[in-house]
Amino acid sequence: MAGINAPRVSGVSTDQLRRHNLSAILTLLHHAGSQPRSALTAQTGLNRSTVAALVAELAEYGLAHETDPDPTKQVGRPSPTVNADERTVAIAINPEVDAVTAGVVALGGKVVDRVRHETEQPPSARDAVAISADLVQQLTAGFSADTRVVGIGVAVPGLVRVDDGLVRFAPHLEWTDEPIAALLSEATGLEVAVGNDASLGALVEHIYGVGSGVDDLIYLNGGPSGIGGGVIVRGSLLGGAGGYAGEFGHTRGGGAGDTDLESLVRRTDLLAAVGRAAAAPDELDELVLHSDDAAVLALVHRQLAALAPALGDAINILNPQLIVLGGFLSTILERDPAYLDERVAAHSLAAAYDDVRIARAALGSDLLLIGAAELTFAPLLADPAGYGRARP
Amino acid sequence: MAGINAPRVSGVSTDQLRRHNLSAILTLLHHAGSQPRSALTAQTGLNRSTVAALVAELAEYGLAHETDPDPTKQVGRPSPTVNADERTVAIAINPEVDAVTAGVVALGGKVVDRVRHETEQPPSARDAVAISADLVQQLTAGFSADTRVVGIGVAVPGLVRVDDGLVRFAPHLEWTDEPIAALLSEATGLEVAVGNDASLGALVEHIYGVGSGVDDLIYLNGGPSGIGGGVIVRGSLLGGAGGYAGEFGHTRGGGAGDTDLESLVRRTDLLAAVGRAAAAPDELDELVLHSDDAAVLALVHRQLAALAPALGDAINILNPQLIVLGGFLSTILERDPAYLDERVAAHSLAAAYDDVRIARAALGSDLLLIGAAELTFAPLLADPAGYGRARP
DNA sequence: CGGTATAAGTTGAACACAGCAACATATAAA
DNA sequence: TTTATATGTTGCTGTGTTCAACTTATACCG
Repeated sequence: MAGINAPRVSGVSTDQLRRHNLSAILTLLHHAGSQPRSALTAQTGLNRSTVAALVAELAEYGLAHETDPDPTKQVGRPSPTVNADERTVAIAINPEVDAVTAGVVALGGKVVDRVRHETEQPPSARDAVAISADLVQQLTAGFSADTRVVGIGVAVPGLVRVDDGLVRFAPHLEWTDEPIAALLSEATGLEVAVGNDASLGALVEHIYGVGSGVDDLIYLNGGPSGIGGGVIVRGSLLGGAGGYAGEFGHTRGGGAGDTDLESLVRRTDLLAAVGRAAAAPDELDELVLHSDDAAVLALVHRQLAALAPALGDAINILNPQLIVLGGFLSTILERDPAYLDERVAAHSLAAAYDDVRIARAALGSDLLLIGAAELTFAPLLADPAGYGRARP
Repeated sequence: MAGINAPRVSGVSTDQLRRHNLSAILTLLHHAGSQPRSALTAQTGLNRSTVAALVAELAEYGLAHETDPDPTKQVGRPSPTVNADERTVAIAINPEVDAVTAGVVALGGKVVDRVRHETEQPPSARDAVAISADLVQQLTAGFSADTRVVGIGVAVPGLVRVDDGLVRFAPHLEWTDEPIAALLSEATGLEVAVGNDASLGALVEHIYGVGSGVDDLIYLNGGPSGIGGGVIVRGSLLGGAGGYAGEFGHTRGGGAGDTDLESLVRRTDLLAAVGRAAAAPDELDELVLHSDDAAVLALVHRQLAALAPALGDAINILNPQLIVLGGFLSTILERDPAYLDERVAAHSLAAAYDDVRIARAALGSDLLLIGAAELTFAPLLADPAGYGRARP
């Protein structure tokens, strides 16, 4: 029943049309990568001459540039390759319990630099802002004069009011109602956008990962501090009224009573089962996948059994095409995919279950930086001309 | 995080622009009703002259017409009232366990006629199609020559694959994989679109009911045959991969084990508590709301307690602005709203809970006919010129 | 090696649509 | 009756896309 809408009240005039088309092209370059101009023509359905003009305008704004055609074995005149201009960058920041990570992400989605500042204990909001401002200094110090910084994007493990970048509640950082966007913006003088880490993960898996081309998906990430999630609906991130949507970790898991999912399915339990106090994500993955210990497998099954009803409910409500599991959830999935499938099937309607595939997340450690950057690129992608004209 | 999108691949040219604006105006007329042309100008943000031209074009297609200005106490030249043309109609059909209802819904959303054909037992798909075709005959027989029938919309209590109008599973009608759209289209020669009844209810409550103006909401309806639901995201109906989204009745309720919501919260139990075998919706409402029986209140509380965790999970996942309860769910809500509120608060994250309001459904028996019609009007609203030029 | 087919770039004219400004008109208020 | 106000009406302007004709660069084939 897609496409049945409420009043789209807004009228559209010719300049918005141009804006839309510029946006379509730049978004294509940013998300689908460099490609021949003819490919842009094909994908947008626009006329050759129109696309040429649009690309020229983007080039004028310093957002795109053309390079020599890729050697191809095709007949016909070669089409120049169009690239997103990597001199336009976003700064991405990800505060976590044990460190603050920052990076530089170029238009096109490539992480070109990253720094990590480890902390003894979870940083307070004030500390995180100070550390971040410092990292931003470090990262921007080496920029050449023609680098354009669009802004700062922050991925926070907690509930974020997206409108104004207020962190409502981040349990593991012990933050409550911290106006991160305002503080960081004041400290750096840059535009700051803040989002939930798992929601941004969902977005990035949709754009660049296993969810590429899939318009309805659910993403669940299992991290050291719990389970977060995000939902992609009709190709864009589901925010909800305040931007808090996707909190699967706090829905009920498949245990007795009302216990929430993230207290039934925990990374620490998995670590304990393989006899470790701590481990890097890849390390844990390795340990669990190659363990012959029956106790480990039993735990994996208990965790999958707790996860399945939550996924079943989500499938019945959202009817997604794909469920992406990241972090240690990806590990337990990989350990016994059939088991999870079977359990999920038992907890969901056949028609909806038939549509869905459950897959491991494809992207690794750069995921959150790219996601945070995406937050900052969003307004640029929506209106390239506005940015182009503002800062020449 | 709304507005962060995947590639919008499509380019837009001037004719699509015209289409969009025609669509915006007609949708406004259909959903917000007759209004002065100046109001259309204000709402669309378009120029006076543009709106005049657009309305003239719609009038040419026989989709809108202008009437004398409403007497108003305002200074300035009065603006003519613009109306959706009621000679453009959709046929709406709703097969249920005990009857097949059909109606005529005019552009503008008014139900202008309805017929009900009662059945001894739940109609088979074949019977339902035959009955429907017959009702369509009856309804269209009296049409004047200038009435234009856009098509037939069917609201089915079951899982519907929206693309091709296949009913995957309708337990109470005992239908499995019935190609309703194809059958009915063949029998009547009209375009047929099929949707899930509760999803269409959600849509209609969003457009015309308590959800008017609210872009993120959840609708749950309690009927004799179970609990159905629908989700509105960013102002349009959430379909999901196959169009099955919104099956809240089959998520887990707040009981022991994995019992689903609709087997914990049942209309029959409520009927039994008030000592009745059957009752019309309004009658049951009356009986429950005015009962002093402690057993009735206790049952209402048990049902609300089972409903609350399901709503809490939905709130955490979807972060809606509004939850609309219809049917007997509306009754038990009304009996003790504070009780439900408190229970839901306990089962959802504070930040998300703060955004949400729980309300009774506003629309009555015409809801499903209007919803089914909406399904059929959708393509017309999306491209008025296409219809206008096709059938002059 | 030259000719042909093919696909895409380039250019200038045509076309469609929304905006704009000036003027006309219908109402309320003074 | 006059004035202020809001809106309709009309013809013109500007902008963006398309179209058609022409040009160019590549592969393929004899």
